[in-house]
Amino acid sequence: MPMDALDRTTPPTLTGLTPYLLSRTGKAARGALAARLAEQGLRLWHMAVLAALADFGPHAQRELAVRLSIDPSDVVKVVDELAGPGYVERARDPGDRRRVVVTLTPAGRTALAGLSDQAAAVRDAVLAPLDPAERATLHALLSRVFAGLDGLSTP
Amino acid sequence: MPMDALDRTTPPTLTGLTPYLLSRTGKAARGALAARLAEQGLRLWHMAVLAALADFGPHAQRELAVRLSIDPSDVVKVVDELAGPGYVERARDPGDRRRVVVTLTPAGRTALAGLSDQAAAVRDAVLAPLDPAERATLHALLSRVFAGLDGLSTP
DNA sequence: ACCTATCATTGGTGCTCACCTATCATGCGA
DNA sequence: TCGCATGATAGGTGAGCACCAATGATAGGT
Repeated sequence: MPMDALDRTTPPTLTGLTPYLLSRTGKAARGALAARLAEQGLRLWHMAVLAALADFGPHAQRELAVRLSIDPSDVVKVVDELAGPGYVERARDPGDRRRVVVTLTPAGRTALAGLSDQAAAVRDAVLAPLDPAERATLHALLSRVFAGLDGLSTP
Repeated sequence: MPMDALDRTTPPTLTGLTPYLLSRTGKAARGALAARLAEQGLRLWHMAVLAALADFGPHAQRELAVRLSIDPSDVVKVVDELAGPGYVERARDPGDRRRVVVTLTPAGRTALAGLSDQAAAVRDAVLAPLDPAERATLHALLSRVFAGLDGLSTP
């Protein structure tokens, strides 16, 4: 019975590259979070829409599309799925009847709180090797990197 | 002519979550790197295989599969595409003729160096907001997070 | 010598994403 | 009032990815 102890070490040439580490840790974080949301029948975009509504109030669907950099036709589908469980409500804008204004319901707000808890749990799992101060440092650095992402190919 | 100045601010509820930042920055880094590699007809797995061969010497294809956590059948395809331009060579293992040993060629080593340069350029672009000391800190923190990723769902 | 496990290989499948087009209703300026 | 732009919606497409099944060759134990 050969113990099959093959070397699983990741090549240092890769781990020495910050983009590689970002990619891998990002993928792990995304996957873990998506798995949790999937348990409640939701995906990442659903959480993003709920968060946008919670933070900035009601949006026309086009506004959601712009804010989240998502295709307008995909906003329709996401809002459809959020309206199903009653997390959001659609209403025609009386001032411009082409627009559909999406509003967060109390149930939606509760759901978002639950999702945030899930995200916190994922954070604790992924950042387990770091102490609180280090986690704060990492978050601050990532925030600045994230803020600079806009002007990557479009300066 | 309406200036169409819609709010593009990302919801703070999201940016306050480290997993979200990790996911976004990771995706950006991955995308930028993939775009560069694509210019040379390669994808991320090609670079990973070249790096594994450079760091640990010749591998049987099964060893590559285990090390990189990739399906054996996908290793075949990646090695096919690397053998095309002559970046790697295949040879039957004389000691076990089922095995195919993959070896890095000088051309492959040169190619890997070029890819590493591309990765460095991506790093500089993505981490532009950070000074050298901060980049080092980020890299060190990510390294530790990455090292802890194995035991996420399998403790 | 036989039976089973391992390895490489081929070919295919399902999923998720991001994106694109066409259609219809509405608003607004010429 | 006509013509064009905008918003929402329905539906489709293609790339990338991870994964799976079947096949043929070879090893190795009993």
